[in-house]
Amino acid sequence: MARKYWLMKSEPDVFSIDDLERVKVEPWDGIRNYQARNFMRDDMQEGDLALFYHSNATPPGVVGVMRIVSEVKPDPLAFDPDSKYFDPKSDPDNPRWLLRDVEFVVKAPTQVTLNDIKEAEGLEEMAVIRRGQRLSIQPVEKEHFDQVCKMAGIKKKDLK
DNA sequence: GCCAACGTTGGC
DNA sequence: GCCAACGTTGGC
Repeated sequence: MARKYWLMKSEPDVFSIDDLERVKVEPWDGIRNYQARNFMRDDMQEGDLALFYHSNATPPGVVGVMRIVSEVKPDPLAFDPDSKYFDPKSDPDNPRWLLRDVEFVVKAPTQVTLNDIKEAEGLEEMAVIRRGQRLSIQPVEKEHFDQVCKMAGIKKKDLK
């Protein structure tokens, strides 16, 4: 049973909902923002559900749901000099950057665009539409999660 | 490609 | 610890 709800952004050119559907489970790497990392480390739990959000897309919006399926663990890209996410200051004995594995749950029959969220009654407080909000991992209220799923045509049984 | 809004870095 | 310069995010 999921206890918390999240919204996690990815650029579809880099990693899309279709990519996740294909690989089923993916390490959510490349998080290089302390606030997002802290959410992953401190507040996320295995079994939590997350809205998969396409950023830098046309149009941007929620395209599916995934599940957190691992403990928090070091992000190996931080130690790979060839990666754009390499961080020479990250100590292997005390890794600065972390990730969790996510698992595909369901693709939204209907995408809920950023504009849909802005116009929806009841979603005014969602962080993703707050001005200047750039966090790639953000908590979502259960009520908001449920409403977005409903708008996306995702049924409760799809979230099993 | 532009640019507003943030976050980070580093000199002092 | 301040803050200017720089880098990044992400909508448009």
